[in-house]
Amino acid sequence: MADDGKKNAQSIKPIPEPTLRRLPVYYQYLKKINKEGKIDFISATQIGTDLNIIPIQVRKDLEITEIPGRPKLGYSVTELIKGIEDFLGWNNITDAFLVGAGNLGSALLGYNGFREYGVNIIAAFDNDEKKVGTEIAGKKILHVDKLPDMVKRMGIKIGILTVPAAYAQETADLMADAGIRAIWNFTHVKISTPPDVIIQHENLAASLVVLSKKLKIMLQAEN
Amino acid sequence: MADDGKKNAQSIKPIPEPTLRRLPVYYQYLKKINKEGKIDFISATQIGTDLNIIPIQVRKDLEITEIPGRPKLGYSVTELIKGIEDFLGWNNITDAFLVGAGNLGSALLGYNGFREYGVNIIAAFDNDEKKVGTEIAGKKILHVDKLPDMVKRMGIKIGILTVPAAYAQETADLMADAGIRAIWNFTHVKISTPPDVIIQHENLAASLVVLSKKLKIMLQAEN
DNA sequence: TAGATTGTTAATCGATTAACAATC
DNA sequence: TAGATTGTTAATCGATTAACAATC
Repeated sequence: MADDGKKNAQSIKPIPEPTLRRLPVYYQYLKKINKEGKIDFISATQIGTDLNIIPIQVRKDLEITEIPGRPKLGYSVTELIKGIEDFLGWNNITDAFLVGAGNLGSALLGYNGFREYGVNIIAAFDNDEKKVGTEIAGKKILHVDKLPDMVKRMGIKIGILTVPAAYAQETADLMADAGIRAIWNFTHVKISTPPDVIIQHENLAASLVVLSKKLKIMLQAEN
Repeated sequence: MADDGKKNAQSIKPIPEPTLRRLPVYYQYLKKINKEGKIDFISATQIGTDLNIIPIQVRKDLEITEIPGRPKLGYSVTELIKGIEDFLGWNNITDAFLVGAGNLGSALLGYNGFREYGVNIIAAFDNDEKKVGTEIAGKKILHVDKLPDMVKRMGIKIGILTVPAAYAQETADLMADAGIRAIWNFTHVKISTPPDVIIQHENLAASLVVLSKKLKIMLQAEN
């Protein structure tokens, strides 16, 4: 939300977050098109029709990748895939640690989809001795005491926080102290971090509120 | 995204979705204040400081509840809590069914937080005979074949979709045919529904993309 | 060639932020 | 009373959408 005003000489123009969120959607779509192998070039109109996004927005979004389209023809599917990968920096997979191997943590560990999006969860941590030493979705569960050393040794920068609410802040502190620079927070606790640590709160309850309110409005409009 | 132009005489002004998403955050915060029992009135300034939101935005958000604040004093904590509950329609809990009792489904079943936000998952469905008949977080797992009857009999309107991608569309169809009017889609498949069924896609991969891109920008700015 | 589609500049729309008089 | 804080109207900002000349 708050732009902390840090200079970034590289990227002159800020990237709209909505665009950023749509990019993976295009990416997945294009990968599917590519796999089918029938189409080499695709127009913004076609993408828009299939994805339910107006064509001009598709073009504006794709513009950010700097992949040029060709009038009448459209965009090269493979170029576009490559372009999105480059733009998002997926050429170098980013490794992540997950802390809290409960149900949600296990679900995320099992969600192979992330790898396709440039992030690879390479291990999980928990303080439950019964879990330590086991594997979930092929990923080792280690004791949380080992986290700091591992983070430093492996230079891990992304941490996924799926511990019980009561441990959220202390776990985040542990992560930040160890050198984690981006925390994806799934707990419903507001976490404080030093300014050089990005924290992103995944608020599932908020999504649910939006949905149920929309439903209520729709039902009200009907009666 | 698309406003389907359906008339709703009631609510004259559209509700900004960002405001809607922040409301649960205020709510949770206020509940905590209230439980501590030390403060009866709270100012937008104070809320803003604690929640890292600028005061004017707090006031604008709270305005929608139509709870008046008092100059110098601030807002009544209890009035505000009640106001948010009323506005979001939490006076009448909305029941929901969940389909797909895998890891993610189990995590959501175990996440008591939703109840606090006016939604109560009352049962889960799966097609795995090994799961059918068991309980997760105190909720019965039923065979998915029973879904249509149950939806009709109980008048359930909200469905949570946590099945494997391959079953996503057919499960959504089953839900919609049965009378579900709002589907919270956790799969990474784009679901088509009739126009009178709201579909909300929870795109976890998109969130992760945003986070990892922010991280990359920050790290780049440093070197 | 004709016309579908891009790239780019401008207009619109809506959310955020600012300003300030009213007020407890 | 003095001043912190609200409520409301206006300004700003940024994303979305429109318009249209350029072009393969």
